[in-house]
Amino acid sequence: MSGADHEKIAEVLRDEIRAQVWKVGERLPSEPELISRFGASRSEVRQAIATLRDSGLAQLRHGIGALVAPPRVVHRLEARERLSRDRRDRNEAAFLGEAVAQGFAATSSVRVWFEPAQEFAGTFGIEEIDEVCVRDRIMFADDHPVMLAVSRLPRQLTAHTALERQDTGPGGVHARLAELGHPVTEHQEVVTAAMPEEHERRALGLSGGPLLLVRRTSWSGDRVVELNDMKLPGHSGELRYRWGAE
Amino acid sequence: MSGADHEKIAEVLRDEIRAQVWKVGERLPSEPELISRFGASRSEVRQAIATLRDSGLAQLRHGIGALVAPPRVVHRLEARERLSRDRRDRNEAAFLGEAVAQGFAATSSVRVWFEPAQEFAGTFGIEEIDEVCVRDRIMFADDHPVMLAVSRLPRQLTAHTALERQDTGPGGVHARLAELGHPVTEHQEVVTAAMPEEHERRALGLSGGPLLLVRRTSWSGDRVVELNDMKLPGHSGELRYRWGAE
DNA sequence: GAGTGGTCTAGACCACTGA
DNA sequence: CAGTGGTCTAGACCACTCC
Repeated sequence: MSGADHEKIAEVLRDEIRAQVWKVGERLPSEPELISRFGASRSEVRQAIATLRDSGLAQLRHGIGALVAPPRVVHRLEARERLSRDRRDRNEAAFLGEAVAQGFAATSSVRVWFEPAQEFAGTFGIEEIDEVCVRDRIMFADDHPVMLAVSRLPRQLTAHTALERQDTGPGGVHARLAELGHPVTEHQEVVTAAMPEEHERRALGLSGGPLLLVRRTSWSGDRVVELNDMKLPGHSGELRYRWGAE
Repeated sequence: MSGADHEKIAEVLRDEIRAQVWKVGERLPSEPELISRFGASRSEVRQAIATLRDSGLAQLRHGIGALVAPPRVVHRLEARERLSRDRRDRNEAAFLGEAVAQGFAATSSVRVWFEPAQEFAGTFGIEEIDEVCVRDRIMFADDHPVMLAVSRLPRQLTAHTALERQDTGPGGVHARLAELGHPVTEHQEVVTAAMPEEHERRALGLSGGPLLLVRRTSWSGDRVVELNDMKLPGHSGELRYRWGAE
């Protein structure tokens, strides 16, 4: 069987949060309060709260308390929408348009560097020592980091172009690729989930819970022109794919 | 800052697992051994191991030990592939074909029941008290449970048809729907990640780590004919979507 | 400073596994 | 049975936040 005490405590608190005993953003009872209420030890109470945190119901703030987490603010990413030429032309790259459409103030910060292709060489059909252009981005919605994205392109394509600048200009990476004669013709996204590592937790300001990992491969004809590894919080992120039945 | 002791311990062990100090399936050192090796308390050692478990590197077996987890056995689910008419006709429903294609012995068990539509009424365009047919499935690959799927269809469509039997026959649910004059014309999948609840952990034989949650909505014309909620382990499952750029 | 959560320790007892 | 992990307790000290 299972049914440890900390799970029962978590269950009670979960029900109370759902019943709105405390409003969003309000503090749950402190650890000492919960200890005396449930007659449990501190570790049990803490584990119960950790469960709530991992399931996205609570946020922990050191020195303040455990707060009722806001409901899933969904940073939807709709596959076709977010990459359509249409949106791209009139607006912005990938994610940003989606966030803006939902009323967030979307910003991003970018670091760009170059490194040997190494394990990505095969994918791009280049040598391991050939360089790739790495674009490491953090996306913010209303100042909250909501996505990490590391994009790699073969430097053969990017050398001396806007693709190696921080700001790739209107329409982003894909618009520039198209201008350079490498329009993206096909995308694939592979989605998995994982627990964040320490640096990811920090970068995304997560207190707990899983990550959604997306690896997008973009082809121009037979050639892979971009590999984009995206990470977003499983609790607030949502990926949406739509297609016609064949 | 962060950098708690248990994280350093986890890091060391993670590196050693990756360096194959122990082979897949072998036991990590026991808790007492790790305690003396790292000079840490039991809780620190246990938390380090829990981290490894959550990141999919170790499996815990009560009374036995912590085993090095097998590498990601990917139960790929390719969106278009797995729902194409082609595969459906010559073979099997959804997931099964995919598992078989990878050399797993795929089986599934099904429970079927009926209940008021309730919160699903709006989606199906029926009344809350109208019944839906619920098909609750567990998919196995080589006897390991790898996916939970709860599918709902308005009973108006399923009454007195094979859709209410455990075995819906060749081609599965979608083939029957097509025969009944409701061919699925469009799919949407919404993907999120979450930590498993107790019953999900048990049903999937998980010791830890996140879940991938997929809600698939299938339309026949303007009408939603099926809602399918799927849950699969984030460590072994992988969703794959591919589409042409527009 | 008082109150909060974050980390850590030492020790207890229970439940499961395998010889 | 001995050895393993699972749960729980009581208490310590630290780090952060707010007044």
